[in-house]
Amino acid sequence: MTDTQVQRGRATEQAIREAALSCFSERGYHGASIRFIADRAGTSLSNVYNYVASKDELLAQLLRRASEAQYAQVLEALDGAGEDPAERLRAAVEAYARYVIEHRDELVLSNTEFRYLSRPHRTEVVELRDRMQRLVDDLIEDGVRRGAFATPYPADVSRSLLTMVSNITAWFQPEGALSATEVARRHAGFALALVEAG
Amino acid sequence: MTDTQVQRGRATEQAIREAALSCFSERGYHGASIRFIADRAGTSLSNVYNYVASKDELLAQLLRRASEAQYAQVLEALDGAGEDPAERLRAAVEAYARYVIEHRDELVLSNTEFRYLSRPHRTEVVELRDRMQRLVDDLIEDGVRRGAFATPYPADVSRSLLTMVSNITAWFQPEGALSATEVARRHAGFALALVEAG
Amino acid sequence: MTDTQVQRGRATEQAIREAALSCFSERGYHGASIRFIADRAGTSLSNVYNYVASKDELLAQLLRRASEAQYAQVLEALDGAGEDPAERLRAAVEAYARYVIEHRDELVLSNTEFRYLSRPHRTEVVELRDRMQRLVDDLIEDGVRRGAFATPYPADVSRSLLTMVSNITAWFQPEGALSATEVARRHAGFALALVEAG
Amino acid sequence: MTDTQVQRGRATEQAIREAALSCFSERGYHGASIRFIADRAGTSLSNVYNYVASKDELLAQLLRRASEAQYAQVLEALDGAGEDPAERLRAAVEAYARYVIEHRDELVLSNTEFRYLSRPHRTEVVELRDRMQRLVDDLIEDGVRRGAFATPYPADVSRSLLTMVSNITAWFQPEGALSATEVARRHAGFALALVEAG
DNA sequence: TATGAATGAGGATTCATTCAT
DNA sequence: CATGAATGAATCCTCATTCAT
Repeated sequence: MTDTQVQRGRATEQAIREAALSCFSERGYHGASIRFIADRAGTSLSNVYNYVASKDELLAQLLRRASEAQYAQVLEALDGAGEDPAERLRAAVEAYARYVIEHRDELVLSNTEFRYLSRPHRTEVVELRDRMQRLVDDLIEDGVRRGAFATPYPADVSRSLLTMVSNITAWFQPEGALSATEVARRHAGFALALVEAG
Repeated sequence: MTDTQVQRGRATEQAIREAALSCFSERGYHGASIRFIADRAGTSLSNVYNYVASKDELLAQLLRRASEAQYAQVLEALDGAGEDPAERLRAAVEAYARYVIEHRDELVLSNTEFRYLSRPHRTEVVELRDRMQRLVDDLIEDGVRRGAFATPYPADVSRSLLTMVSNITAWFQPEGALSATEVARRHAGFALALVEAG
Repeated sequence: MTDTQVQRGRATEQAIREAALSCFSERGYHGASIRFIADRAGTSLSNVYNYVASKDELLAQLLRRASEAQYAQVLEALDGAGEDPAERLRAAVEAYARYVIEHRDELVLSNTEFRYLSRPHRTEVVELRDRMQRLVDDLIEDGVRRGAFATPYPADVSRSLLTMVSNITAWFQPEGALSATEVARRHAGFALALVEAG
Repeated sequence: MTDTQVQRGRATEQAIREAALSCFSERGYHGASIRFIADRAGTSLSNVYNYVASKDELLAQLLRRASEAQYAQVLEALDGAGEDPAERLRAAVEAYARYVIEHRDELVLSNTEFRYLSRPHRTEVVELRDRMQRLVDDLIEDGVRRGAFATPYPADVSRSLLTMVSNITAWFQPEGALSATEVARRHAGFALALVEAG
């Protein structure tokens, strides 16, 4: 019953998820207690368990969603990019870099907390990640095949590239000298350098 | 206190430090209890406190030592490198990459657990890291000044480079297809690509 | 409030009571949560409280009903039994044994969970039990008075008898070698042996 | 080190076990919290876990010990009994009844809490119980074979007998009219009646 | 040097119960 | 009649740490 009740529930759920994201990011999975998350979400400790099966499950959900959003973002960027391999790689890297910068907490989780997932959830999230890695692999291999990229190590470049971009979170300061756009642009440049584009 | 007692103490201390390193790396700072570390070190829980002031202090020590060893390794490699900027950069990156690969646990700590340090220890370790970053900064700026490197963004390249190499830990498999040497060599190549060497 | 609503309510109430009975029997009073009972009853947790004042009250109701049904069953059997003391005792024991076997969960509750009742409910249920005990006491004393039973300890026999029969629940297996009827018959025989019938 | 320290530990362990026994008996396994047990044992909640792996393990230990002690008691009584089947049965029942009366809490546990054991522990305790049951089975079968007992249902009598005696805990009052010795004697008499001794 | 005993705070999770709708 | 949201107290258990010996 009661539409407003349901809405309230949705709001609480959202608040919990957001609180969990920021808490896990700030203090790490083990360092962030459910009580702390509940406090930040503005609800009681026990009410959290009306929305979340377990702490592990909570982390898994956040990571699943994060991986999917990252992938979607890059895919969308590629949609609007032309045929040229360099152009496509640039578009993908810029999109990903921007996503990384705009979703700092999500990426801190993806980069550092993912290993605390329990076995079944871990393999699931690993698969989602692999999908993204393969996307970039394909981009680079395609460029190599067409003669646009000269790198002899497309797979290694692909991996290093993704690592490098996801770790922008480790140092980027929103109030720093570089804007998100500029950082993205430069990393796209690094990508082209790494693949030894024309 | 006899001599053998002292020796035994040294061995215990070493065992504790090694156990802590691997435990923190495997399960994270908050996920690894002192009891677990003691077990792995083959000593009693309370004996750990004869060698370590606190868990926080233990992490700090490990991170300090790790940072210093990394720096020393690179410095030594540069000692034997000539004058040529490209040669020097290559030497530094290869040395660092090899260190990263050979000291996996240390780097997992440096990359992911360092944020759990308490304030005073954190600033100290940050300084040690900065020293390393500056070393690479200088290497690249020097190359640029001498016309050996063409990158317009030496500082960004330097940072990305270090990130990329330290994160080799995230995917490198000792039993994988690539040897440590080969990985180091390729990353040196990536470095030269990034700085747009001659 | 329509008629069908009322019917629905009755069905829910019944479902809750049955679910509670089986849950308490399986997992014990403290081991069975209201949520678990609600789930098994196919309703929501909060709806349980539309039918039940508290968990304690729920247990009390179940135990009250169980005691009354047991008593009624034995009384009814005695109604159809003749005058002969041995015959009457046999009828009572067989009826009770059959009831025990056919209402396993009820008897597990009576035997083991009754002590978790809060004070006021406990005394009430104790009184109901005593009524049953007195019924058997009377049966035996009557037999002794009439010279049909020779036991010098009618009260002790009575108590042991009831204990023995109620605890059939502890071992009886519906799919086992012995049928309910046979078990009842044998226990009636044990009863006659205990009272030292003719 | 330190003999007195070890002694203190032993005392604590003993206190915990005794407290657990009485708490479980009074309030049931689920109704007795570890905190409550710790309080009664005069130690801290957390210290309990220096002596006990888990609540489940604690219950298992108590039940194991109880089963073994019961068995030993009966065995010892049989040692001093002669050859005569009736004499032997009487000795066994009296010994067991006395044990039951003198170890009320243990038997409450055996009778009612044993079902809360986790699977592996349960099967283990069941085996110990079965040993006792078989002991009595043998006693009765032997009597039947030798023509001392006339019961046509030795196995059923054996089971009912044990049930009856273990459930003395359910009603026996130390300050009541009957002494332990008298209760034991009467139950031995019931046993002989049940087996239809000469 | 080394250890077992001990503890208070806090971990994740579940509880019975209430309330607004 | 029925439900989802909410809560405070309690659950078992682990934590980092101290202390006496």
